[in-house]
Amino acid sequence: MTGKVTSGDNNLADQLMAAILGGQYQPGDFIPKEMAICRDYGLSRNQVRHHLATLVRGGIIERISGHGSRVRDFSQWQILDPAVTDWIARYGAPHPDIQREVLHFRLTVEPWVAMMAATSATAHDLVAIEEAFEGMQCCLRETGSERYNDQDVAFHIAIYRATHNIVWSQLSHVLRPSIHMLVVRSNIGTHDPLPSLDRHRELMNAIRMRQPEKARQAAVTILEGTALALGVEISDPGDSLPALLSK
Amino acid sequence: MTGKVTSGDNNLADQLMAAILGGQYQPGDFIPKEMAICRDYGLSRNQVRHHLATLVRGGIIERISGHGSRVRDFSQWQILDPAVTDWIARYGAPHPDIQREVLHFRLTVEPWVAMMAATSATAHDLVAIEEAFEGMQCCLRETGSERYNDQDVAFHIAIYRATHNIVWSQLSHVLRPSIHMLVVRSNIGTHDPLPSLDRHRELMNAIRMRQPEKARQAAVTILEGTALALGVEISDPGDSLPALLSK
DNA sequence: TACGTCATAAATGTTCAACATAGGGTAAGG
DNA sequence: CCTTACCCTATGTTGAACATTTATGACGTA
Repeated sequence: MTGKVTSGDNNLADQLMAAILGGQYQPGDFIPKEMAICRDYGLSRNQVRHHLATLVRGGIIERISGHGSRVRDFSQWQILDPAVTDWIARYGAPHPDIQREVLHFRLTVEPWVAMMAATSATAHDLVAIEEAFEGMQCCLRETGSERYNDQDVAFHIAIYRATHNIVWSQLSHVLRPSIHMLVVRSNIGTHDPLPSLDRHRELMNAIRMRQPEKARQAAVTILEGTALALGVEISDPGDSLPALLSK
Repeated sequence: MTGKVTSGDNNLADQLMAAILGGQYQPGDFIPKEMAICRDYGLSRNQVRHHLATLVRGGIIERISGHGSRVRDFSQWQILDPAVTDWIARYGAPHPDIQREVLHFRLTVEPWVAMMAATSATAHDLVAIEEAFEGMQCCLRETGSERYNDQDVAFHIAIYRATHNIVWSQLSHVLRPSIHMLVVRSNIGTHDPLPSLDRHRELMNAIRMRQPEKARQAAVTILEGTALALGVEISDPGDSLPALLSK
């Protein structure tokens, strides 16, 4: 119901992407030619071309007529394309770079998202948030399990949607895989899940009580916890929200 | 050099999109069947199917096997897909809704982008920003012209890129068409361009001088001017940044 | 008359084979 | 050594045939 982005996981595009993210083909390299892929995967040329077109649309590869398909530089990848983000999250040798940048982005942005949610959330939104929270609480013993992580992600996404702004809602789709990645990795590095759960509860309550300032603070605390669990240092202290807001 | 998103403007996908945004086909309606399009546009079925696949990837239409292609609801459109945003900006009967939401998003976000730019901008970034500003100044007499607007857009995009964060930079690609739309429409409603230019200069200087707080303030002022020129009222004053920051 | 089943038509999905075009590499010639 | 012309390879395009899904209408039975 949350609406998976691509759902499929065995298509050619996915496998090629896994190979690319696995370093088998690096930017500048050429991936196998159409006919070779047809042979290796037992697909018709049309299918192959269709999947390659998908990669082209994501900015992953460029096709050079009469020559081949070259992997493009990371900077060319359309990482706001839900499909691309999904690939990166699933198969990503997640570039520590990308990981840090996404976290940095969330650090800047989510406190405001939390504030907006606190002012705009409807009863319907609150139900979604609470369901996710209770899902986390329920799977508490199995921390680190896929189910717990899914609920954690659902919690954050529900907050994005509660802003009732088109752009933020769509951004939540795009960020979902990245958030998932961060959640999984941060939950792995966490031994006691209780403090994290408490922080989430505080955020939920602040939104329910329509207390934007409290919600912002709670969001900052959660993200600081995430950064700590990941061992990620915020590059420039001047950028981080807590520093900015203490002025 | 700024890198157009799709560049092409006469392909089938564009024309269909123009028709959809023009209201000729509304959400829920079915667009013509493949064979009819082949006939009308003189294209091969493969070509038609390729273009339709593009629309599908943008969430614009859904194809129902054995039945036809239905226009999806606006909420399903992937407005963070550069191609989609580009279409909306070029052919858009820009839903006043979308316009307001994008402006709202920028109001929340750009002050922070300005701050980050003020702390992270390199000499190279400053050159880009200044070039755009001088471009605006140079075309001052022809306010409302395409050239003036382009420089205006380039100015804002350069600031996004100066954050040196992957996500923000990519967001600038996505927001470019939307910013363009807002710039054009707000410049139309403006008689004297000088105050706007002054506000832009102030932002540029703040970034150059590495004064984040001043940059934030300047960004807010610019956007307030835009909102005013568009006659857009910020929905919930509690959301707007100036209100939040005066606490 | 109402309802379920089956046949048919129409539209999309898939595959195959042939030809067109672009780009790079190579070899001949100056 | 440089230039030019040719050829080969891989991608781009087209057309037709076949498969699958969906809606519609005819038919028969209760």
